[in-house]
Amino acid sequence: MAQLDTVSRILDTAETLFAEKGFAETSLRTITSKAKVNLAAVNYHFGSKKALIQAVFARYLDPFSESFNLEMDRLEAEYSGQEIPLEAVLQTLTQTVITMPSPTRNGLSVFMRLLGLAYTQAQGHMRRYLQEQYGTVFFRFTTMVREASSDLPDVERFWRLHFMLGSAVFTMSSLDALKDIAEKDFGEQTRVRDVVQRLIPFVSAGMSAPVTTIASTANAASEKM
Amino acid sequence: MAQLDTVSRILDTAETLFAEKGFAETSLRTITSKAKVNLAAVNYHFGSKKALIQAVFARYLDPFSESFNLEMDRLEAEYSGQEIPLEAVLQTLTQTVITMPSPTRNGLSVFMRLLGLAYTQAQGHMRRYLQEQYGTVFFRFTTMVREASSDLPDVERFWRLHFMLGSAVFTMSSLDALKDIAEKDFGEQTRVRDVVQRLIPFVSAGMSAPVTTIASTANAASEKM
DNA sequence: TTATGTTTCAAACATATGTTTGATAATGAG
DNA sequence: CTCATTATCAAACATATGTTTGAAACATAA
Repeated sequence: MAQLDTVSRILDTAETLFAEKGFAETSLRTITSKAKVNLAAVNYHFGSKKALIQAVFARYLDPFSESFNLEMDRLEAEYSGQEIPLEAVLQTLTQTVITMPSPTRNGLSVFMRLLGLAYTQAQGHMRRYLQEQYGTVFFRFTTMVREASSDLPDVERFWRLHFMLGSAVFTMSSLDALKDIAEKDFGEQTRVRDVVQRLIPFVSAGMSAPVTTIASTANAASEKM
Repeated sequence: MAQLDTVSRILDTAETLFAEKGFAETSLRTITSKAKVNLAAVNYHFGSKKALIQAVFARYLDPFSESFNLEMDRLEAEYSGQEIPLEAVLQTLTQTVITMPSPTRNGLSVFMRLLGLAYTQAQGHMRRYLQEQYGTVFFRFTTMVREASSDLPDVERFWRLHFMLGSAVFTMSSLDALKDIAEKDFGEQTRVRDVVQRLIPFVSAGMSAPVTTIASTANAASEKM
């Protein structure tokens, strides 16, 4: 089936190139020539470049969010009613990430970098797309985090959740570069799962750090913000 | 002096637009029309678009790295020879960030977002530029962090340093959006310094989290990485 | 004032981009 | 086989981009 072949060749190459250079910096001509398909193929099969970008994400995120929902079901069933510890919530997330059979030919790290790009480089349409498509899964996750850290003030948890997110997204989005450095400096190969396993204690400790009240100083008019 | 006026009008608008849309997505025509200068002005005063991007960073980072170096001198003098606690190192960094008189008309958060973009969206030239120009300051900082956490295995500290970096860069790069959400949800205004003060306990706790040894499982050939 | 160097400006240039087109080839059901 | 649908292809299209140009305006010092 030449049609499916073309479609997934485009998806694979686009994924790699987007991750390497970013969305705007990757042209359809680069994608199609590397994928050895005709230039018009992208518009024929996907409609537009924007749609191609979304398709690249959907191919990964659709099965992921399904798996993640199932895993969360399992977790809630396991703790039926009792409070779920934060570490368990995080482990569930990362286990889902790690054990998910990658629908792409490229590895997890390529996709992680893509996710990072989507979050920072997100022009309006991507952010909206991710929100609309996968907002409910994300909401369910944050709800679990809230219940797993009910002692934390809401504002504090809000910010710490994003600190946590930042550690993950940032690290993962530079993962290939960091793995190279780590291997050169410490002579040991690092796998995605290793990094993730290092990440969990870090963010767990961060989430349960003592809350220091913010001094509501009134003399803060000096800089614009 | 019409010349300086043109130059800094370009820098100001470029900074804002880059932060909003990214580098590739912001055209010279958009910049020059918003800044009410002629299109050719950018190439006349800066030479090229790349050079403009670097100038935007230099205007902020040059005074910053100078201040930061001074503050590190001060810190080392204060603890003359004794081990400097990690929190003190971090406080020094954040104090420098916060108290620095902003050379730009735009606030700190705009620049933070820029930094985040530079790190993730970095095409080769930016990464190289930042490394060459400010690599030594960064190295001095990481050295201080190492000495302030000498009990940590090198590999572990390497990754945790990037987790830390990630929290900061990621949060700061989305700061404006996050502040809006926080204000809507919790009805309290947040300043950059508040976020930073919340960040420090988080990353400090993360850095001194217990080290769990990574199980060197050999059956990890299932996914490509 | 005159002459020199600097800055601004509108226009053109060269190129790269996403998209569309119409023809040609491949495919598959009746 | 036949024919209608689907997929591929080279070429063209329309537009947006960074950069260059040469003339005009401006400033400054002799």
